[in-house]
Amino acid sequence: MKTSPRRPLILKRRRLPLPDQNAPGETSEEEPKRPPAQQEPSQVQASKEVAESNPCKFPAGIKIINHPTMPNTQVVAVPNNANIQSIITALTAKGKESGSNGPNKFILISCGGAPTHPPGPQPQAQTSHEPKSTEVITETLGPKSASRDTNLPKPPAALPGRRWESYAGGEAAGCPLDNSLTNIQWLGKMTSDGLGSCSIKQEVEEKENRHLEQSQAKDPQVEGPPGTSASWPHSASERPPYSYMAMIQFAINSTERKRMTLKDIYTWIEDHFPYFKHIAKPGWKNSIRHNLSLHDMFVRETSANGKVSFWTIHPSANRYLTLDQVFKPLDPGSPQSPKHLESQQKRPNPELRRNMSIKTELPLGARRKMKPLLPRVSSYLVPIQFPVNQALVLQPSVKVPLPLAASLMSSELARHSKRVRIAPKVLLADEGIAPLPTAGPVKEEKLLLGEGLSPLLPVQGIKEEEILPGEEAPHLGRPIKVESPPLEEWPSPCPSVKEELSQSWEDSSHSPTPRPRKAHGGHKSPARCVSDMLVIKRRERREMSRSRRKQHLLPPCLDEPELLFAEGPGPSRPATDLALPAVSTRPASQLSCSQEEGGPFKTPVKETLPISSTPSKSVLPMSPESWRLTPPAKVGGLDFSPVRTPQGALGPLPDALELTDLGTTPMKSVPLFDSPRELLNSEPFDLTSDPFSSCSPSDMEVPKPGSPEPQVASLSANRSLTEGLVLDTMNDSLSRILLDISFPGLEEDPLGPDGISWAHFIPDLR
DNA sequence: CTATGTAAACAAC
DNA sequence: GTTGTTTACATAG
Repeated sequence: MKTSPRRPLILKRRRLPLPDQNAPGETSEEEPKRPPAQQEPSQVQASKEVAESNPCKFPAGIKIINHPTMPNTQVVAVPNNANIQSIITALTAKGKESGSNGPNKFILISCGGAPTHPPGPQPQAQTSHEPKSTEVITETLGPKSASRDTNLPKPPAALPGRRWESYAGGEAAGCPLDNSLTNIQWLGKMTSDGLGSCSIKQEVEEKENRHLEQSQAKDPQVEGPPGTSASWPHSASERPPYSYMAMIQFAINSTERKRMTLKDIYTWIEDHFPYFKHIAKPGWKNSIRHNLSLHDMFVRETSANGKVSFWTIHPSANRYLTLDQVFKPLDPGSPQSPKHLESQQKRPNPELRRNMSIKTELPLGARRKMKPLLPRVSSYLVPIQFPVNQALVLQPSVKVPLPLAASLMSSELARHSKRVRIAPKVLLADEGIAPLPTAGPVKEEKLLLGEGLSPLLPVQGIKEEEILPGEEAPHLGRPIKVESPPLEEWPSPCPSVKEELSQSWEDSSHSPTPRPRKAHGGHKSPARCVSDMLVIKRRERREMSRSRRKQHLLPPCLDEPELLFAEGPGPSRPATDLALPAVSTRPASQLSCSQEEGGPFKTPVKETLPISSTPSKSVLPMSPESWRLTPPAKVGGLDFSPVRTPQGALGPLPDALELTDLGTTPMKSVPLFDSPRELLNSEPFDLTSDPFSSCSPSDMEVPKPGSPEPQVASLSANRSLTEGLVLDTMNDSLSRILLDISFPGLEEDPLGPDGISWAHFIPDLR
């Protein structure tokens, strides 16, 4: 290391003076309103006619509507309590009859079957799954609310979204849910992550959680002081079971503004984990710095005067974890607890482990457990827009739909089936835009100071909108380094996306793609950049795979762009294209940003995801694990797997973007099952089961029992993501998909998206 | 191979 | 000296 001959020269780094960054903030503000406008009247062509074609065959309550843009495709609204199997059978028959000319693809969406629905709110909730669900609920609600300090995402805005929360908490209580698809229930049993808000980069989260989980396992007993962050109670001699990355997050999130100077981070850690203060070698600080620089989720902001640097967590990646949130009281009943306990901590000394295990014995009350991770969404996204006014017209969201999603199924399923899954890659639409959705009133100092973007804003915005779909894949280049990067970089055409692509292209062979570094790049002169790049590239070729270097791609867009695209406009391109345009057109309102960089902001983002069979081979941002997290949908009960609704700005969709052309026929790209029957059989068919009742058993594997379920946060203003099924009678395949449903113009609805019921749009359904 | 941790070389302040 | 960035290497899984 040190003197290794191989070591390349370190490029000079220079901090650019911040241009005034106003832009970001501005963009965010603008966007909010756009949604409504998007829709075009023209699309409003109602296509109900078709729908009615054979009502008789189908169970009562089913409505079929032609998909506005997808040929031969119809949207089938199925009551929750309907027998999906029979419906599928009927649809299949119908499709076959129609042949290629007629409707042969059906998008099944669940609409609450209010009428038919059994009286109790969620009667079935109590099924066998109960324990599980209960647990989830507990987790969700519990610690979090209490502990959360300033972190709370935004309450007000969240309200709508919060519904689910309450729901989660008391599903039994039976919230008055309406059965609308937008209703949380329908979405699935999503639970909020502890934070209720945040969730975002699932990858990151997952990683973290896993990590934490492990940690926790080791130290179940860790007690957090009530309220805010807990200090590491155990002997100072014991190293906390948290990774540096986690500790940094705890530290940063412990502040109101969610930002902290390096020194404060050190201090916080020392205060909460005496080990570092007394025992750890001084090198731990180096490690902290290393982590800050290494992980994209950590964003450095510089004060206007440039004298002070604050470290923040990229909003889309921030789960607002705080030390106390990490653990929750163990659930005695939960099966998993034992496992957790067993799990080992990564590095602790063996001795420590022993201690830990011993400690495990502590009274249950004292034990704490990690919060479950949010499940990932595994489906691909199909944009559908419902015009507010009328009848239901399904229309793909034209403008820039969320990035799309890719699909996928739970990893297990995937395993069984050999099919290739599309990796969920998210493009974020606009990463360029900073996530800052509406920052609303900006009161941050920074603004005052004149820094345009404050990362903070984004954060807040996120809080409000926070909900990302299950997984976001932050791939895009990192957007925000507030600090120096000239604005140009982001918004500029092809920001991070390019980078990624480029990486993927270039590095395709390398599994671990080094991700573009934080964007600092502005400072280098072009020439220099180029040369640097060259150097880098060479190195990369050789070693890139290992390198954790963030830096490379930064070079001003100039260079990169061409390279990137040059290589291959082909298949992968599409995704990009889609995304980009969107970005450019729409500032951020919706997709936010986020995703900046890749992945989850962790350096490690790996782009080696499963390759999709789809044409686009873009790299998948998500890690395999993430896939696993996604709970499988329950087909039978129409309980499609829960999908998180993206929240407005943040909403980078989780998975992917791979399907760029959803508009046409996305479904094919990701058939999950060879036959509908297969799908149906794959999971327990429990018609009655309550959607919320938690994940289908089959899921279990992935997420641990306690695994989190996705939650729907509040929907973005007028759009929601939900999951549905696509029945393609041509291939006889049935796949889960993510539906991107937009309701243009709904804003006015007091209820807000969440409150909106499908019935609102589709009276018939009722 | 990945994720982490650790150490260190450098650069910019 | 501090803060940041990036390499290199070690290790556990």
